[in-house]
Amino acid sequence: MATAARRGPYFCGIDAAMDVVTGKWKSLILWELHHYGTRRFAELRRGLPGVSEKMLIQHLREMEEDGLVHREVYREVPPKVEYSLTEDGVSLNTALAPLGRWGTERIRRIGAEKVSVK
Amino acid sequence: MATAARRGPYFCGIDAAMDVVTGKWKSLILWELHHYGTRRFAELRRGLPGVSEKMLIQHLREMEEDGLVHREVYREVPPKVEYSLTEDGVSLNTALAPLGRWGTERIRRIGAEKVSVK
DNA sequence: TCGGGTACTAACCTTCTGGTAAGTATGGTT
DNA sequence: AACCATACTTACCAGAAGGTTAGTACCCGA
Repeated sequence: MATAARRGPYFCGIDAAMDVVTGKWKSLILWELHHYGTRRFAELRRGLPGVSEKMLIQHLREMEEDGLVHREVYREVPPKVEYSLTEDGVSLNTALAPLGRWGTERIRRIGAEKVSVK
Repeated sequence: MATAARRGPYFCGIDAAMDVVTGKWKSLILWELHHYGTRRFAELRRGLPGVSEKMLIQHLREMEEDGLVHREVYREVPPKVEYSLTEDGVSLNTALAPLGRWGTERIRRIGAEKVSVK
């Protein structure tokens, strides 16, 4: 496995939560899936400018293992796979909301730019 | 610098918030300082079983740069330095609370152990 | 038949993160 | 004189994280 699942032992809840959110694109994937409900692999790739296919799959697989993401395969040609959030994924996203607000405030304060879709 | 300050550009608020919380001990430091109000270097070291002095200082310096932590030096011998949270640090900690609750729930669900003080 | 789109997998390589162990300056204690 | 504590700093190293490039199998439209 590229990233070993840790699954504890943990110091505290934040530690446990960070364990599943850490990864360059995970919070963005969470947000995309929450926003669109259901997304195909290529849609996610296009929605996250800069992800490599390798990282996208790796993160999706880990999030599936962690019970945050549901993966639905349609046995068709060309292949079709749909990703969506599980209940845990949705609640995690909800728990991340205040952090998102804090971050948005911070961006305003320090005057950082937001990334624009290249 | 060991860990370059990123300070954007960011995709979104969560991205910006994660940028300052990412680091093996940062959320724990935040929690310790929030809990005790003010802590000396050696107190923090003892409060976070397993941190190396190098990482502790590195994280504290980054958090100071990021405006989360205040560092008060007393010019005495032996040296005395007190760390505390800034307003931003306190509000970040508050924003992390729901995530902590989610993580605690998750620990219960998956039955992971909590780390015990070795 | 060539290129494009689907969803991946594999090999390789670089960068980043964190750990270990040692050293520094100062003074107090034994 | 040796040793402890304070708060660091420095050098070196291992492993994890992430990027790049290419390849797979299948079908469709030009």
